[in-house]
Amino acid sequence: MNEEGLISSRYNPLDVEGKWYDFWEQKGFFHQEVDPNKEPFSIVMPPPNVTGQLHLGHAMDNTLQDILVRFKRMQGYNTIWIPGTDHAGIATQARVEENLLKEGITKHDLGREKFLEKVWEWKDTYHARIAGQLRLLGSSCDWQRERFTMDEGCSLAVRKAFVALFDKGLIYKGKYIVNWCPKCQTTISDIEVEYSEHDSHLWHIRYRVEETEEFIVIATTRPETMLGDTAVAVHPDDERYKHLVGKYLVLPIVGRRIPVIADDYVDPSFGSGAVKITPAHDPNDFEMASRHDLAQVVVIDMEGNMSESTGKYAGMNRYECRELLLEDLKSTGDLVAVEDYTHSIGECYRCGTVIEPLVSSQWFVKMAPLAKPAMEAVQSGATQFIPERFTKTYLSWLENIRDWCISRQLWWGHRIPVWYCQDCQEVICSQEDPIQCPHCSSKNLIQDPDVLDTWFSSGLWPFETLGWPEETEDLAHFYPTSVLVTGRDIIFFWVARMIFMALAFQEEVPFHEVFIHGLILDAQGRKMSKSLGNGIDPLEIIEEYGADVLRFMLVTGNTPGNDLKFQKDRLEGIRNFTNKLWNASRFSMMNLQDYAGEVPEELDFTLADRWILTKYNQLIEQVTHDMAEYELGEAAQRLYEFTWNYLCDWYIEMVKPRLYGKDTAISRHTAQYVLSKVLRGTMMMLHPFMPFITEEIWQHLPRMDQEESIMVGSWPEVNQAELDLHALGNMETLMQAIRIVRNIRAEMNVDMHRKVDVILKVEEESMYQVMLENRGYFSLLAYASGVEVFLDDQDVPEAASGIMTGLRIFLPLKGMIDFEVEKKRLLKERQKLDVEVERIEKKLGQAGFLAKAPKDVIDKENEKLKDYLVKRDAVAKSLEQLG
RNA sequence: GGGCAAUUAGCUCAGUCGGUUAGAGUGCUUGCUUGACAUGCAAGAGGUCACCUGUUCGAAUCAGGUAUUGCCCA
Repeated sequence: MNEEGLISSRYNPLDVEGKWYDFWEQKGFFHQEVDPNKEPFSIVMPPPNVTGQLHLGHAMDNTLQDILVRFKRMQGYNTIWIPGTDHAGIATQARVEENLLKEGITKHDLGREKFLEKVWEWKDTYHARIAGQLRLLGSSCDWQRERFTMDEGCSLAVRKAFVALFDKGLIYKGKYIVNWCPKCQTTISDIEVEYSEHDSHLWHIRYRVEETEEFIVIATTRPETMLGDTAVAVHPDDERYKHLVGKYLVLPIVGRRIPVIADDYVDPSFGSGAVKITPAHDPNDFEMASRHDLAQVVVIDMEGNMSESTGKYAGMNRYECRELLLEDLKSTGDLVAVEDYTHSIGECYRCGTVIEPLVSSQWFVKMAPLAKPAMEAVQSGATQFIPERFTKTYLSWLENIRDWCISRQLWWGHRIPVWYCQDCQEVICSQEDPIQCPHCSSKNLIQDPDVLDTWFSSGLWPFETLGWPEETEDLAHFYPTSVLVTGRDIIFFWVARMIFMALAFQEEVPFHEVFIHGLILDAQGRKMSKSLGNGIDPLEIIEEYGADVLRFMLVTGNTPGNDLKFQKDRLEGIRNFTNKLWNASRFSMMNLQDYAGEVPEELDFTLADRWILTKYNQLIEQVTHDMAEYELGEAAQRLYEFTWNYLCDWYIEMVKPRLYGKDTAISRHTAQYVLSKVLRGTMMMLHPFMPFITEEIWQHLPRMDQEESIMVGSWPEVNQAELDLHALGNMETLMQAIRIVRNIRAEMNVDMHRKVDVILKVEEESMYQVMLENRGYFSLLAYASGVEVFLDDQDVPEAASGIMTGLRIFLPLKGMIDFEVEKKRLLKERQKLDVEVERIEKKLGQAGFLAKAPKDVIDKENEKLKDYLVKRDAVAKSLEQLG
């Protein structure tokens, strides 16, 4: 106790957390070089977006990773955890644009180059903030290996990957219908479109059959697109329309002739059974049009406004046009019905704007050849999902995957490495910037203005961070990475893409395991989001409770793959736990001042010593097992229980007289040895969960090794010699006996100031010895004045009594309690035993049970029955005594 | 429409191989300033494991179905 830190009876995390992080970082404990003699353990951090700061979801993701990394590092693995950030093209650009707009500046005012400078500034600011947050959280990542998805190495990797896929014919440019966000002014991929239900209408519009007075009625949710209709389709077997297939219709308002076509795709039961076909503005219609060789008529432009070709509607936005057009159709009598209708509408995941499907020339990755090996890798178990059920999510997505649109009309991102020769129209895809056209030698080359989907570079993350495309030592040693830890919402966006990208460029999968966790929900179970304003800043929590508490909260009550509700009151409980740890250590320090951590020459283990050592070794085994199984919440729970309910509530209490010198010197030394050993080992196991407080405590405990820090110490291992199941059983009996005394006192309202005698009546010699040797604990822990132990079953008159297997406990309380109350208490006890006896007798009376249940189960039931019967008799006897 | 999950104490959640007296935290009740800790100690109350039907000697646990809620995909 030579440091002021342990004086306060309240633990203050803010006093210690920053200090230890700096210490670890300065000592270089986060960094490891390749060590060929050690088994590698590597994790790449899912790079947070430099869009903004970290939220609780990041805190959870990184806490789980840090727990695994600290655990493996202590187990002696060659451990690296590579941190990094993601440039997050569309999101970051949007934020910077928003920000500039506050000053009335658009990106076009600045121009591409100047605008990008602004984005880099933004990136620097937020990167610093994120890195700071990760440090506050305690993340033991290797900052020397930190990467950014747009740094030099990653840019090289992206070019290499793009060119390689291009050369293999897996990247192509084509004019297809894509998802266009009129607000973000870029394409987005299929998975970036979010669908949600909206109340709208189904408008029924009639199209006249050419040169007749017959009409076909079509139903649509998007009447404005009729301006771009180039056909109406019906099902080939639909009797209502068979005679019209091949005939022409006249498009109302527009007057254009369009054919009636037959296609299996049409659902005859929907609406009227006839659908309008707008190839330029609907993905399904686009497909159908290509089957039927229909023209595409573009009527909506990239701003979401009606295009020039739409006459009086030109320049209106989509919705204004809809209103006016419906008015017009009403006046011509062509709008024949309006029906309420709920349908799902695709919106931009970024800004929520309704996506406009439109035809555009874009770059695509051909998915089928890439998806196949990616599926096989998971089917064969080369990469495993934890929990396993996410395998299905992953596979079904890849099974139905369409080609991936990777070009984005943004400025912030990896520029597509393709140049167009302005003289001969040659397309040049090259890793190096070309100087002249390889075809015509022209120097008049223009690079494609677009950038790549952010996920294209993120897909390379597990190997580009290890040095690819260079053949580095890191790559050879640490790849494939051990495990990827990420949220379930990102399996498609990222996990799947990393797997197929890896298989395209490496011999092996990017990671052996994918540990999927859920999302953090607010107290009402809603997703945390900016729009709801229900997000919680992890920094606020850290300031109030400390990072250890936040981390522990995020991992307890958390089972793999399941969402976690954020309940603030749970933080209090965990804060109390850290305080408990703190005070247990404080107590220990006060009594270990003359102990330096050595193994005493002479040891004299008590029952309590043997018991806690057994419990401790069992804990090592269980926690180590849980960690390997990714049952981190379970591991944390066990550590909590052990520390509080066994170490503090029982062992420390029992060991006090010995530490206070009320026993022999050897006994005292033994107690010091056991206490410091167990406490130190428990801190080590808690360290991955609560790195700061465990380091603080560990640094104060007697030294048992030469390590400078708990984080580079060795994970405890089971010592078989310390396992004593006999002591375990005896101690449990003793504890139970003490509980019974406490219980009787409490129920009888005998408070601690009124000392009472305890008389133990024991059945067997061995138990007699145990109770005799440990009777002092009844005084210490149950306020007994005198304790007597007898090897007989004689009743003690005028006493309250308790019963357990092989032992009856009497408290002579004459004059102190009302025996009618005691009678009631015993009657209740007997009733309970009656129920148990009946239950087991019924079970044992069933022929089938005796015939088919395993012997040990039957034996167990018989044991129980015997035990209950003995107890019941004893209670009856006590009742008899009381009259 | 298809898929996945959840449903266990007032609340938040564990329960991994079918045999537990079904657990924890928190809240609640009662009593305690005990030479580490009132952010504490001790004791207690609190459950038809959503529902139905099976399988089984035995089901919170396995199978089928229903209901409710949430998520994902189309």
